Amino acid sequence: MVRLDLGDVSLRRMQEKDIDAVKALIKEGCEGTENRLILYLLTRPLALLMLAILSSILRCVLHSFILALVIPVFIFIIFLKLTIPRSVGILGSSRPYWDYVGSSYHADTEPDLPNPHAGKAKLEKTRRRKKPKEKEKDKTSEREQVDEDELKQRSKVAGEVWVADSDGEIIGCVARDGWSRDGVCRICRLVVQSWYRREGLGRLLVQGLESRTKQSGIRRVYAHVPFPSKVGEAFFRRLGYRLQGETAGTMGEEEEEDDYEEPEKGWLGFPLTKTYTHIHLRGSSLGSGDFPGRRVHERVKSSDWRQTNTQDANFKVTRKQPKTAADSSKLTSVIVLMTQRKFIFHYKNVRWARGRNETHLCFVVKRRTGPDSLSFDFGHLRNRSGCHVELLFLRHLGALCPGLWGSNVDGARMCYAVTWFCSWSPCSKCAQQLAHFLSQTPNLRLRIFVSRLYFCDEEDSVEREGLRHLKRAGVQISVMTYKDYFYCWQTFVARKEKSFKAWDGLHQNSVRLVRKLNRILQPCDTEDLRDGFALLGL
DNA sequence: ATTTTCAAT
Ligand SMILES: [Zn+2]
Repeated sequence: MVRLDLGDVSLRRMQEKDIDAVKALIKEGCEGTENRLILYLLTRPLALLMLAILSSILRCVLHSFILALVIPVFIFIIFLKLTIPRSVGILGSSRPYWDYVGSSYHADTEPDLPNPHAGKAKLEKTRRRKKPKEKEKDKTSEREQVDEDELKQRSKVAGEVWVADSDGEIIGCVARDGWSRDGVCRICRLVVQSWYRREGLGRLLVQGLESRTKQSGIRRVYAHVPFPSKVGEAFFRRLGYRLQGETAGTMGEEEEEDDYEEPEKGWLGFPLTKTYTHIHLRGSSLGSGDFPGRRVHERVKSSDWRQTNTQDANFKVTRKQPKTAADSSKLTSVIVLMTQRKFIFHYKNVRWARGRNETHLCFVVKRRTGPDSLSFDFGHLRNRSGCHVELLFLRHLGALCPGLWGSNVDGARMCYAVTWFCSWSPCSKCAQQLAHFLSQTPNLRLRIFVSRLYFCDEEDSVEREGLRHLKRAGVQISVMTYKDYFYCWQTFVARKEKSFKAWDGLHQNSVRLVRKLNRILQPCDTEDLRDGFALLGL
């Protein structure tokens, strides 16, 4: 949680234009909670007993045992499906429906939440948002005044939604429920977009909102956590929240307050959320001061000196057949095209890549055969018998690149440029070996495109470090985008005149992966810069 | 109850 690029994130009120994005986010956050809840309710002893009784009663009427067993369960599930969304606010909010329009009313007038990770960029952002407000004003004046009044009323009870905005993409949200009592507020609907989880964004949102509420005199914050949600509970515990009733011992004299937040009535009177409490200490410093792990984050523009070789320089040159018989024999064993299904399955850049238990590597080896003649080798490989595909490729490379170590038969030193497209990014071990290999072959340039990042979810994973290691070794690592998939489809797939068709979310996932990779590699840039400064004696 | 990842059966 140290080297995050949270500095880029601005925490602001949801506005009307964000409503769709926030709804999508909430939907994502809700996914599964309802089913989990149903499963939970179904497996309560009381429910099981009732079901058993119902089944045995039905058994008297019905002939089929299975049917008698299944029907009550089925009915119960249907009943739950129908009643739960209506009786319970989702994700811990007090009402089933959220008034999005009401809660975005005049939201742009409110300043952003403090982001301790951000440097300066915030000021302009708050200013920039004045414009849409003006427009809105015009529009509303055209409409009837009644509308405006009604909205104002609605906004009073609607609550507030705060969103985390990273370069225009809404990647997280948290809401302050419209319900309130003096000195108490309630937060709910905390969702972080699944690509950005485990990066400290949830903490940022909650603590940002806390500090804001603290300024407005709130001394106690309740978090209603959907139940049962282990992650949510652990999360709020880490932020210093305690389950209702646990606070008594720790807070001592605070008890005069004697405030007790009723758990929601929930479904048929059963509480469906757990209530967590956080009490602001009196006289504690305001606002951003008390973020744990606070760090001033310098933004460093990544220098382009390494990326002088541009994308398609290689690809525009026409494809040449290998000259020698030996080469072609090697190639024919390799250049068997991938099937369409295989390519799509293994290269699909979905978030949860279940079942991709192998890794494919499509490569292009470019060699300079003369002052102005180039030749290319194409092929694809997959991992075999426990050997990672990258290492297999390295073994392969000796045959593809004669004179890689030292000089050729003619005495000419050969130069090679390798580009590969891999379905997974390299693991840390392969990264190390690759870096070592490259340190011994200075006439080889490597460019890696990956479709997905391998084990890079944990902040301190060795795979992340491995990628940085590779970058420091001079490898250009990028995430595959549409044009890369397109190129691979044209080059490595038995496409039978079928043109490449992008899957759902290709672009968006690619964008997210690019940003994720940038976040992973960014420390390299700062180190480079630091080295540069050190070299200059600064 | 969150999910996966160069498998292991
Ligand atoms: Zn590996």
